[in-house]
Amino acid sequence: MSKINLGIVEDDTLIQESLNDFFDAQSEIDCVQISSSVEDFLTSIKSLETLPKIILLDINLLGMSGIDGIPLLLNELPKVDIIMLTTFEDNDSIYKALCAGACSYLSKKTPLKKIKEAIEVVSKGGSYMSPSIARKIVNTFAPKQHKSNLLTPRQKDIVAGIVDGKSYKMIANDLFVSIDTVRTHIKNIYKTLEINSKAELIRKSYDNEL
Amino acid sequence: MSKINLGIVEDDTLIQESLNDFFDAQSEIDCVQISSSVEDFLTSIKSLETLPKIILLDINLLGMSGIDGIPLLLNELPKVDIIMLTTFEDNDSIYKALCAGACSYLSKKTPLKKIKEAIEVVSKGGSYMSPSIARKIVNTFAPKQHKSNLLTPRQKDIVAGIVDGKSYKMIANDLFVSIDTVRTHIKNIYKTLEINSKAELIRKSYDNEL
DNA sequence: TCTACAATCACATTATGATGTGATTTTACT
DNA sequence: AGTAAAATCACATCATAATGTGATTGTAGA
Repeated sequence: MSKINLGIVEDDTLIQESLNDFFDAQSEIDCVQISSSVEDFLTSIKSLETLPKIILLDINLLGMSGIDGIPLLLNELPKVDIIMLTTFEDNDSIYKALCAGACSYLSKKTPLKKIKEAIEVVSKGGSYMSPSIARKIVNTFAPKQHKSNLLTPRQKDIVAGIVDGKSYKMIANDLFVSIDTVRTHIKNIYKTLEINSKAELIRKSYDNEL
Repeated sequence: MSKINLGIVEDDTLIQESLNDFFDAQSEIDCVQISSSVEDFLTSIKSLETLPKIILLDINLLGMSGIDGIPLLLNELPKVDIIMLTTFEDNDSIYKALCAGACSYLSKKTPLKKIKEAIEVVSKGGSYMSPSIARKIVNTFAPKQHKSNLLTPRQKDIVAGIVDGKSYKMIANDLFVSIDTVRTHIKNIYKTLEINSKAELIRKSYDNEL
């Protein structure tokens, strides 16, 4: 089994050394590049023979933030997997990092052994999250049980048609009612939702706000 | 430290027994109810003294599916944490389960020891995902960098305005061009995307289809 | 240089959407 | 029986959107 080539972007030299010393002692992992900033890292990898397969990335760095650096790193190394290793555990940082393309997110409190485990999991195509972070991620899926009693069943039919891109006429046809009925329903929907355009309705629908 | 009260909903009796035997041998976990269906489980817990704090839930059950059962379980036991334990690893099942309110998702291939670990993690307010499942979840955040060369930069500006719910007039004002220019852009956009209404445009935009 | 294309604007017509007022019917609850 | 809410339809009006035809300018590439 070949070694896992690892890159580290971390501006705290103490943590740099701690990680480096630890991975040096691991036969499975080879740390090919350590930098203090994304800018520096991107420059350095141009002269490397073996490119990193996985990057441990901090957020709070000297130059650009780790989150802003993700697209740049992925651009240079399209196949790299990025593991965030950071003290920031706020929902916003987690969300932004994942949206930018990070595949795992670890708290800096994570023991070295678990970090190694995460690297191995990721190198096998999986993903590892710190438990507290995983919980925050799943909460983004199911926070709003909006349950919407706002709209009546018929109104929901109408909304479905609109979100589908149908015109009032088409909706009227599909539901076997007159176009004036459709209009009335839409008037009532707009009133209930306090909006006044299809665009807002579609947005609300996609944002699960009904 | 008090025991963790566990419920299990699983229709395969072999797995039922295997889980039960295993947890019986664990001092930290107390299995208070095992049922083969959500319906049965909901009935049974009414006569229990100690209610489960965590439920291991299968998807493929005799009556209603585990996913459909999640809201009912949460309704009866609002503070319960639900861990999916299932063979289904398709994105859709995972997504639906999390949206319905499950807090963890384990493959049935997960070793008993890891299942126990997951239960403990969840009981401490965290969440544990099988690595392959965690990867699928993070992929839902940063899916396709569609990069769409379909639309020109200016056309994208126009689309942004439309998706924002602005009228042509407002867009024209914002971009310092005439409303006729906006109209022309939109005509071209519709032609390129082979659509013919704002609604469809907004839908495509929200679905990342441009 | 010729060409393609993005971006700009104009004019014109028809279609669709937004909003108001008012009315009838059915169902469900008090 | 009375009331409320949901669903249905009509008529009217103004605003906005969709679509066609035609034209100019600037820029990037064959």
